[in-house]
Amino acid sequence: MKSPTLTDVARHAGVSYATADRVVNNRGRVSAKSADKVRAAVGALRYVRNVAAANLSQGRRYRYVFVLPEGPNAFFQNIRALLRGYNSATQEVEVHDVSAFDAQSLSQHLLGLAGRQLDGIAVVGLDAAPLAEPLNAFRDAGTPVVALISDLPVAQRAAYIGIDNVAAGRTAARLLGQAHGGQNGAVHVIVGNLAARDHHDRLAGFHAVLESDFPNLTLLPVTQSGDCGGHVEAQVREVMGGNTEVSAIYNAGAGNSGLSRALKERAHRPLVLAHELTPHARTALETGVFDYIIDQRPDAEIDAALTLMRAIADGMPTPRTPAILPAIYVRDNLPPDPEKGCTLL
Amino acid sequence: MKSPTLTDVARHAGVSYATADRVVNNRGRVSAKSADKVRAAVGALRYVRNVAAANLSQGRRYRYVFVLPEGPNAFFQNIRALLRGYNSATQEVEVHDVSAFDAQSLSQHLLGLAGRQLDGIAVVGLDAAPLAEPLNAFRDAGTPVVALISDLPVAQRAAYIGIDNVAAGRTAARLLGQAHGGQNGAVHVIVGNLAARDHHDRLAGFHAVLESDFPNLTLLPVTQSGDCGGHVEAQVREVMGGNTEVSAIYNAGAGNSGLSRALKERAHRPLVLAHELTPHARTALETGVFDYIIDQRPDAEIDAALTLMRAIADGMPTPRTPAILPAIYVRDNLPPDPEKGCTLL
DNA sequence: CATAATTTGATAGACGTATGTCAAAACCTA
DNA sequence: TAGGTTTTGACATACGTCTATCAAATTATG
Repeated sequence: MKSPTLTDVARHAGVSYATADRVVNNRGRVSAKSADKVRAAVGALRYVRNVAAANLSQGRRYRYVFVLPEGPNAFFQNIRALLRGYNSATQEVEVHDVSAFDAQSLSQHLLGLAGRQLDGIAVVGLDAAPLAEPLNAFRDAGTPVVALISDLPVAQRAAYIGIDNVAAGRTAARLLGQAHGGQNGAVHVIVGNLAARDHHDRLAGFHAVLESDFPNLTLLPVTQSGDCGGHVEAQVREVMGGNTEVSAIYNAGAGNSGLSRALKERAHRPLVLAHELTPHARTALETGVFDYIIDQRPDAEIDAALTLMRAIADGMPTPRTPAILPAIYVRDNLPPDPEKGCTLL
Repeated sequence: MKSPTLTDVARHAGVSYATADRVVNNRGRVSAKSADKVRAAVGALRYVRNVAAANLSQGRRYRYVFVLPEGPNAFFQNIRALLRGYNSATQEVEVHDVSAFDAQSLSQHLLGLAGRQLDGIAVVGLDAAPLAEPLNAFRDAGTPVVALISDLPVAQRAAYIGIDNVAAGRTAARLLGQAHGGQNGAVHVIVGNLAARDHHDRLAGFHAVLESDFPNLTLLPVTQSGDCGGHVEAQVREVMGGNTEVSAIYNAGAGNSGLSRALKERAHRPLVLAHELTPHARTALETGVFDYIIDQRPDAEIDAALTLMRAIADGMPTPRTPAILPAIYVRDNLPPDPEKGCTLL
């Protein structure tokens, strides 16, 4: 009925509370024989320590750091805003900025964190050599590092919290492909930076499905926008001004404001699928400029990251993280805009 | 820095701990003047009681009851399985069965729960008169009742945890409509029971979008399957045997196994959209028999329901529940099947 | 003013864990 | 077996809350 306490374990093992405590909190100075007895009792009684009581006795406060790329990017600004809401009496979430796509700068920053007593670090991953040193140091020190949104080399992180970008790209192709209803078409794909793993994966998935299941569609030359709205706008205008009629656009990166600007005044619009439910993208979907949005639900990602780091900090078995599934929005299933306040009252 | 304790509050109010305790746990026997001083101090120091410490001192165990429709329905079987995982040392989740769509039986059962000391009840809603009495009794007794998956009258429940079914129906129409690529077509819609609020809402949303945005599509007469696979199969076979060519099928209810049987051997298949990622539906999507699935993510719903009931039981401000968003699956973004075990190791 | 009723304060024990101290016991080694 | 070392047990304190008890102080009543 009631869950066993460490006192129960000690009694069952035939040792004192102090000894049982020395074993479970492995502070040494215990004979192998006693240690075995205690461990056996832990197993027999299925003892799990009461984390709440432990934290109470220690006045513990969890400390997490999120390292995010700086800049005006609406997606990350949103994440910053969400993270502010996670500070409480028992938990502190710091947000640090580093320059985007800059492994040197990220590595530097992580090294600066080395001395701090942290319960977890969330990092937007980069696949680059200079990160190995600080990440391995954290691993050895027992500080969990989770890769957020974009992955890190598997050996250097505790987990990846983010969507499957190949699947996202495949889904994008499926949706746009289906929407052609078997008719011919030509698709313009825009990525931010082909060196970024997530963009690269999306393109790969998109391409694979187009090739295998939609022979009626042509892939126009892929353009790189650097995630900048201005570049997106220029590229879209140029491609659409060309000879081939563009039947669909897939923006696998950021810069949706530019995409929206380039299309707004056109009478006959191509099908458009973009990523992330930023304010611009929402408006575009509502007004029919965009047709689909794939959103990676940063709220769910933050939740998952904190839950995971907390579990590791508590020494609990890491919970089965349900896969982070991106939401697919059309104009009909947009959630109420939190910016506009609650419309129900 | 450190969060204030009730002792701090008492000191700040110039009363003893005992008096402060009498106020915050309102057990009476306190003069109005003292009560005011304490409440002022609570506000000034922004005191929030330490729930973990309180529960520790009381050896508290949370008790929740989920009342679900009985029967072989794969969707609810899945929910049952998920709920089993939520029992722990500090929390007990009971699952009770009542006969489906039967307000009498549900009402009876709820009355039987009246005496129990519960921290929350989750009920799959029904819109019927006999529920008013037990639900109002729970409300008055302070036991939160949340409507799960299908809503209850607003005044009788603490919250609704489930998807927006009108939006789901609209989304279904948008996806199927887009996939016609402007060509003409005829859509067969199947519901389980038009008296069920969720099915009714889905149909309404579907119909609205078809009418306003897809004049090229005809809505064939809607059939009611009673959520039974056999009926679904028969109805689909009959409609497809008729004169008009069916270009798309929307199954707004259960019984996907029948739908899949009816279509499996056909060479030229219509577009198909169904609800809920059950094993049958998953297989159908993987093999190309279905094209889209809208899934209401029972895992997320259970999480939200428990989190909410817990917050109410703790007397905390009810957290901003992020809207429960259904997932849209195509064959490319199916999450790994948990039945098949982890394929990564 | 005396008596009764109400309100207040002081205090103690409990929940399960972490941490520390100190003496007693058990174990070595020479 | 004496001396030293390691291991063990017993106990205390702290965390913040709840609950309970009892005496003291305040207020109300006749």
